[in-house]
Parts: sequence; structure tokens; C-alpha cells
Amino acid sequence: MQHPVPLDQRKQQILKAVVADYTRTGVPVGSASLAVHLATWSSATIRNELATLSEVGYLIQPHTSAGRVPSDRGYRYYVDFLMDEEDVPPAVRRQVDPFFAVLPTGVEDILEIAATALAQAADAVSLVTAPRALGVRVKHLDLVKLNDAQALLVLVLEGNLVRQQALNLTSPTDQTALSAIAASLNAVVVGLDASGVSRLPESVGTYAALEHDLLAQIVAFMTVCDAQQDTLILHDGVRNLLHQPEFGDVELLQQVIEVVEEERMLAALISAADLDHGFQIMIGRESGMAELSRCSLVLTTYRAGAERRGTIGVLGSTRMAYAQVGPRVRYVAQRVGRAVGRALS
Amino acid sequence: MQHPVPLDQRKQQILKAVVADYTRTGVPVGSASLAVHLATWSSATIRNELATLSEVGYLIQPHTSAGRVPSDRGYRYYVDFLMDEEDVPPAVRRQVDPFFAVLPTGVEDILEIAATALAQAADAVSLVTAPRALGVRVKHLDLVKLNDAQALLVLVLEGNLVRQQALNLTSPTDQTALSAIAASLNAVVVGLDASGVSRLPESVGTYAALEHDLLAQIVAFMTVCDAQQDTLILHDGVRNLLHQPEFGDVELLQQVIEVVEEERMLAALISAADLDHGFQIMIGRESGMAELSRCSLVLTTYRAGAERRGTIGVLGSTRMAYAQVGPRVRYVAQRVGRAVGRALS
DNA sequence: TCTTAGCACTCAACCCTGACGAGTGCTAAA
DNA sequence: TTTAGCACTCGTCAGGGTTGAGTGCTAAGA
Repeated sequence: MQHPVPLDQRKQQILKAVVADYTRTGVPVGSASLAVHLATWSSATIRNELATLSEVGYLIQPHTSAGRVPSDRGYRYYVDFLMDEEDVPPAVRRQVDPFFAVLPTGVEDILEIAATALAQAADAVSLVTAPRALGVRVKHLDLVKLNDAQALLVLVLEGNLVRQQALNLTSPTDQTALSAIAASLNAVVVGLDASGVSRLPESVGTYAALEHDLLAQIVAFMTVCDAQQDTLILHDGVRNLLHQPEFGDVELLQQVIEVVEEERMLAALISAADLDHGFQIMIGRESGMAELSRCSLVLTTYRAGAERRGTIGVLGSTRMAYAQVGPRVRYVAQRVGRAVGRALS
Repeated sequence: MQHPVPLDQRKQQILKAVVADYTRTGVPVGSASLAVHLATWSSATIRNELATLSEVGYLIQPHTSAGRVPSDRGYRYYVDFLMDEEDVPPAVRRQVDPFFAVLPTGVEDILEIAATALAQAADAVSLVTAPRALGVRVKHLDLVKLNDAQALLVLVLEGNLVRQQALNLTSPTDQTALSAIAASLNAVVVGLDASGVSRLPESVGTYAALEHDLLAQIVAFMTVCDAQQDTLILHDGVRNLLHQPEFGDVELLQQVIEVVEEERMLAALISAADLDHGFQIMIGRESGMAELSRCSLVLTTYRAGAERRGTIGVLGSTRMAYAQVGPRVRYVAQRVGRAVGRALS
């Protein structure tokens, strides 16, 4: 992290105008068009300032006789010091709210809806992770006979997540017996996480071999669920990238889509974010991924129930309207948090 | 459907060669390069034949001095009469088989894996629908208390599909009572579909108000599941389109992605297919969708258990290697059918 | 000292042109 | 019926000139 170069009032105004113009049009912006907006100074003055801003690395000139484009550092300065965030317009609220009007019971379904809503609201690719530490506590379990050698375990976890897995039966057991086992397990298992369940045999101590064996399988499965939960990332809205002129280059588009379709990449990306303050904007190469050098991430956490934190955000062009996207991401995050919190209660 | 124009031996050979060449290179093929492969005739002779094939509409000339490209009808003739399907190469089998080596218990998860496997094997976008009439028969149900006003219904359906839904409680009921209700329902509900469950009150007749009310909610929910099941279409492999030269045009790509990301479109597409004979290739405009005029569909049914049929296939460029793709689609279909059948048993 | 009008300069984009070549259709001879 | 030969078409590519947007520099003015 290098310190930002300090800018005087006028340079700030000009940089801000460049970002605004470029965000709107996608075309490198020249001194003449800036002079129209910033009528206080002539194009020549602005030209001098642009030269300085280029020297200190906030602007880039694609070629000698072209206008200026903000560099990653330029966007960074804009985002940190110049940006006036815009309220989420009523039209967007009206677009988002219906998604959260009628909600499914399961947390995962809610997250999926959130991804769709955010992709639409921000006109970019949306990313949503499950609330951390979600899904490890048992709310209820059930056993359904499949055949002599197998039973289906149905786990209802906190957040109304339902998980299923075939378990092996060491001896043929009928449904009545399975139901009895399930009932007796339900009496002790509620609210426990994987390690809690694994300690059950010690504390209760009187299980038959079959129950013992089933418990071991349940613990193993819960551990798997746990791991899956941590890497679960939903996304939506790849189509929103297609109409951006900067992705007219298929090469570039391909790289981005490859990252988005590869869940591991996304996980790495999100875990690289510094969300201690609940909100982060990563611009261009700041993400550390070469494929996303022309993309920015706007991420925020959402709170679900008591301090469960998930991440939600968008991936779009570096040229995105940061002043609009940030508030919209947080708006949806707030809605998601509320909805997931309700499901977790 | 118009009758195909009959072709003599030589025209057939030439058409076949044109399709093979164009599929391989993506470049319009001229008489000279054909004369190399078909050494029996000179380029002039081939030129004459190409002219005839163009006249009857099997080939198209992008411009006067360009080579020939197969038309939709040309591909149709090729697929119907000329194509020699290739065996699925061992390398591809080795790529596909691991996907089906370790399978999850739920049908939906299996289908998701199948989509990934097929996308890879056919280097195109894969499409998979759930087996028809799946998911309507109850295998097991359970009720979990959420709060005084709500209980969570967990339905295990045939195929080990698990569905959940919050139900409203007309009066506060504790978990013990809910479990008792679930147990009594389980005794009669197994194997029934939505309409069967809806007729339960008549045949049993002795339900308390609460049970009566819950049953009504269960029926309603099952009907919803039913409808969802019919429209469920998974897809994967959009990235595979990106390296095809014909999709270098972003416009085109955008149209295709829009169709693929819109589930209703896909549903319409697949229901338009005529799968009475279990396998269909739809070439270009045959699909009836303008957006997919440069795409072909290769679809087949798979059998899961006793006569349950789902659809699986790929969407790719019209220039795809039909002789390879058909067998690969059927190979994966067979694997899926077996896997889903096992899950349904 | 700061601002700005003016001007020369740069360079991508565009259009025109001509050379090239891939590929055709036609014709006439085998 | 086949095929060699040839004129012709037309897309592609490279070169060259023009245009115009935008710059940097300079010198005059505030």
C-alpha cells in the first residue's frame, strides 16, 4: 500500500469529472469536453492539470492523441476521497423488494434469490456466499429405509438447510426401528455441531453397535457439509457483462467467465477481501488476479441472525458506477441479512 | 418437412467431405482442397458438383469467390444419410466415467454432475432435465417445529429428492405432537402422489382439524413441487462456446447466452423436440428460435427406473462434429439413466 | 505567478486504392 | 462425361492520404 499523492482542490474536481465522464460514456475523455462541465477553467488549464494527473499515475493515456482514462490508482483515489455515493433510487428499490416479499424457507434458496436480485440491481455479476459457520448445528434428523443395506439420513440444520445422505446399515433394520433410533437421537442431538455429535457416545455411553456406527457416519457427513458450506458461492448475471463495450473483446470476456464459472477462483477472490470494516471495493489488479485486471469487485458482509456473517457483492467492469453500485450492494445485503436472519430464527 | 433432394453417389461423397472439412477448420471449403481428399476427381468436376449442391440448397456460398459452407439442410442431409457415427474414444470415456464413480444420493445432484460431465465430453453447453413424473410420490415425511405458528415440512420424495416448506399451524403444537402426526401420516402416505394424498381424508376420514389442515398444505406444496420438477433444467459449459470462432461475434454470443440463462426458453426448446424415437438432432433454424439460428441441439432421452424419462443433450454451434457428439450424448445418457435409476430404486 | 489563447504536432480512425489470391463459372477439347 | 484452361469476381491485406480529436508548448495577458 503506497500513500496516495495529495491533490489540490482543482485536480480533485478534474479527476472526479474524468471518472464521471468515462463511467458514463466509456470513451477516453479530453480536455475540451471537461471544459464544458467545469466551465471555471479553460481547456488549456485543464490540459495542464490532466498532464500532472497522468504524471502521478491517476490517469492513463491510451495513446498520444487520445483523451484520459482513470487508472486503477485513479479510481482508488476517486473511491476513497471524491465519490459522493448516490441513494438507491426508488425504481431500483421497487425492482429489488419484490424478490424479498415472498421468501422460501431454506437459506440457500434465499441466497439464490438474492443473487438474482443483486445482479439485476447492479447490472453486473453478483456473488453471494453462505453465512459463515452456518449449517453445522443439527435441528432435527430422520432416517428413512432405502433397502436392507442402506438408510437415507435426512438432516435439518440450522437455517432450515436440509441435507441428505445414504448411510450404510451394519445389519438389516426396518423402518420402525430406524424411526425409533431417529427419535432417540433427536432427543440429544438438537443444537449440536459435528464435534458435539462426535462426543455423544462418551456422554451418553449406552449406544448399541448400530447406533454407534450410524453416529460415526453422521459425524462424517456433517463434516463434509461443513466444508461444502464454506465454499458455497452463488453467482448470477454473467449476461450483464455482455453489453459492456469493454467486453466486446471476446478474449477478455472468456477470461472473466472462466473465473466466474470456477468456484474455487471465486472463493479465493472473496477470501482475499478485507472485510473487517464490512465493505470493500477492489479495483482492477488490486484483486491480485490477472484475469480480472479490467474488473472491479464491490463486496460487503451481511449479518444473518446473531453475528453470522456472509459476503455479498458484485463483479463488474472497473468502469462501473461505484457511486451507485456500493449503496445498491449494501441495500441488497441488508435485505438478505434480514431474510436469512428470519430463516435462522 | 420437405423431401430431401436425392443425390447420386458422388454428390453424397462431396457433401460429406465438405461437412467434414468445414467442421474441422471452420473455414469455407473450396474445390481445390476437396480435390486433395477426393483424388478421384479433378477440382473442376468437383466445382460442377458443388454448384449443383448449392442450387439444391445443401451448400451456401458466403460470397462469390469463397468456398462452400453446409446449409442447415445440408447438415440435415448429412446427419440423416451420410454420417458415420464414431465410437466414443477411450479418452473421453475415461473423462466421463469418474463423474459417475462416486454418486450422491439425490437425483438432482446426479443430474448436476451429468451436466458437467456432458459439457466436458461434448465441448458444448449441456442441458439436462429431470426425469418426467419424478418427485410426485412421497417416500417419507417429517415435521419439525419452527415456532408456535409454523412447522417445517420435510418431504422425502421418490428419487431421494428432499423438499422443505414451512407450514402454518392452526394451533400451537409441540414437537412430540408433530412427530406423532408425522408418524401417523407416514403410515398411510407412502407411495402416494399429490392427488392420492388429497384423497386421504375421504378414505381415512378420522382426522382432527389440525391434521386436516396440514394435509391440505402438504397437497398444495406437492403440487408446486410437481410443477417445478417439470421445468427444472440444468445446464453447464457456456464457457465451451467462447473458443469457437463463430462466436467471436459478441452479438451472437449474447443472444445464445440469453437463451441459455433463461430457463423458460430452454424448456420451450426441449419440449419442442420430438423425442419419440429417443434421439433427435435439431439443426440451426429447425429449433424455431431465431436466436439459435447458428446453433444445433443434440438431444436424447434417458431412462431412469421403470420408464421414467428425462432429457439430456447439448447445445452447440451448427458446425459441431455431429458424428462424435451424438454417441457421446447417448453415452452420458446411458450413464445418467443407470445412476438415476439406482437412486430411484 | 497563474491562466489561457493559439498553434504545431501526434496519432488512431477512416477511406480509398491497387495488388493479391482463393475460388468460381464457363468453354472447349479430350 | 470429364477436365484443362482461362476470364472473372470479390474478399483480404497493405499502403497512403485525409480527417479530427486531443495533446504539449509557448507566449501573451491578468
